[in-house]
Amino acid sequence: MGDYISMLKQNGLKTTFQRLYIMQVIDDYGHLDIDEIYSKVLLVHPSISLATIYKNILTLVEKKVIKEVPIEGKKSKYEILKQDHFHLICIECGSVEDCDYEELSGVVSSSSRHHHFLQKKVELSVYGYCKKCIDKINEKS
Amino acid sequence: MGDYISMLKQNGLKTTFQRLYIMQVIDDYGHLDIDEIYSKVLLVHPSISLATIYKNILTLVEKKVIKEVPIEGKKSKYEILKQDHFHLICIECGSVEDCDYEELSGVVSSSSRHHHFLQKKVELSVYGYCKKCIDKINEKS
DNA sequence: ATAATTGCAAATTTTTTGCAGGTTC
DNA sequence: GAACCTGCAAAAAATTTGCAATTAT
Repeated sequence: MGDYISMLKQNGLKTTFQRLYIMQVIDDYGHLDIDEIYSKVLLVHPSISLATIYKNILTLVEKKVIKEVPIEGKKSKYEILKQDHFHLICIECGSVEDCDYEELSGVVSSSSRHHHFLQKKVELSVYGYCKKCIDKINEKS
Repeated sequence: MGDYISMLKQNGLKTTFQRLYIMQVIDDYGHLDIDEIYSKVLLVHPSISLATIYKNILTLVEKKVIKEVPIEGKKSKYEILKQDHFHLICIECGSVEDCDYEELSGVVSSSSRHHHFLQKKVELSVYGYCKKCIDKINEKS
């Protein structure tokens, strides 16, 4: 799938075995939390430290190579940054599935159905700048 | 706004001053994280302990009196459970605004504009049960 | 009177930090 | 060789727990 090495180069990040594998397992599994990433990388690199996972996740999120997916009542998961989509999050097992949103309209519930997913609740968050902050930023310039 | 006392009664929870004020400040401010709740309740009840805040938040979320709003890169905030809506989350100051979603369709971006909110990213999560878990649950019965 | 709740302190868990040694470019 | 990165251990931050005293019903 991803050419991890050039993704890293583009962001001025060095290509280490650890970092590559972190990206690898996130990409392979789609959505993993810190502990899951740690235990999976541990298998191929038994000496990796949890601190290294934390540090890398931080950098990779900053550089927008990966993306945090916050989840109610659980630890955030991380995914490789990809084209816009939404998430089907299982309340039971915590699994996360991706879903395209061509239209975002009625699509949502029919999409859930199409994925054999029993939809209980829809959560929508729009991230951006509120009026107050826009004004404050404009004042400075 | 809310008749906190009957909301608690309905859920078999006792009406303590601490609990009432926790609900009060969440309702007043709309969306607060644990520390914000703590410091605000502290003003009216200087002896309250942080552990009490944690315990109450847990119970109130369980009983669906309040709701967790997880936020990328920050601590979750909590809001009084209310009719479905979505959130305008400021990347700059972290403020959260509510927004109705009559249609959920094209509405989103025009709603943002209407709130003078500079929309950068839309995050949609559907919570429910994945196929695997539905099957597993069905097997049991 | 009973059961739930509080507040404290301690325990646990999660995340961050500093730094010496090693690696990548 | 310079800057970056890792792994360790320690520190800091966040959350949970146990328990005795108190409070709500």
